Amino acid sequence: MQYWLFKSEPDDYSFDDLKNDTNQTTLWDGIRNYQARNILRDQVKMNDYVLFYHSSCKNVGIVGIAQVVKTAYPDPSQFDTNSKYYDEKSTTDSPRWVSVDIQYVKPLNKMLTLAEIKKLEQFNDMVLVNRGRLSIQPVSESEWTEVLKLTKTELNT
DNA sequence: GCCAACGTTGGC
DNA sequence: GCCAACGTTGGC
Repeated sequence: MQYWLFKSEPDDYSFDDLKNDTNQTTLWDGIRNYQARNILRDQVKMNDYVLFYHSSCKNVGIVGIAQVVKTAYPDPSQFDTNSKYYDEKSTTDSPRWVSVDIQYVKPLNKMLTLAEIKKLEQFNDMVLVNRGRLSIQPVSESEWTEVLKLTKTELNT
């Protein structure tokens, strides 16, 4: 099993928006960073778990869990001239950007804020702490387990 | 709104 | 291929 952290600005698309979306599922579009794109395209697999992170807001941190329900396919917004993610250099023959689909699983029993994560030693190696700006990032198994433990969240698998 | 840390662009 | 200039992310 693999684990990821996806960032979203809640004003734009929040974890609650995912909960209320059709089939509690959304396509994750608008990724326009090559490193994040490569992770989405090459590494993110079916049924991988995703920590849903709220960025650029009053309360930044991890709020919930989602799961990958469709692996990488061309991000439709790159061909949409009305989208802010439109990319004129991308073609249908060789699309530059990809999306995946994720589905709502459940919220954490309590939010785990970035401030708390930074304080805890077990997250010292987390990409979120060391690297910061990367909207799709890997989460290790031990980090994943710690997040669930600290927030008293259980997954009935 | 500030600004640090990146990432991207484009001239040479 | 280097690197300066510029743009973006994202915490605070």
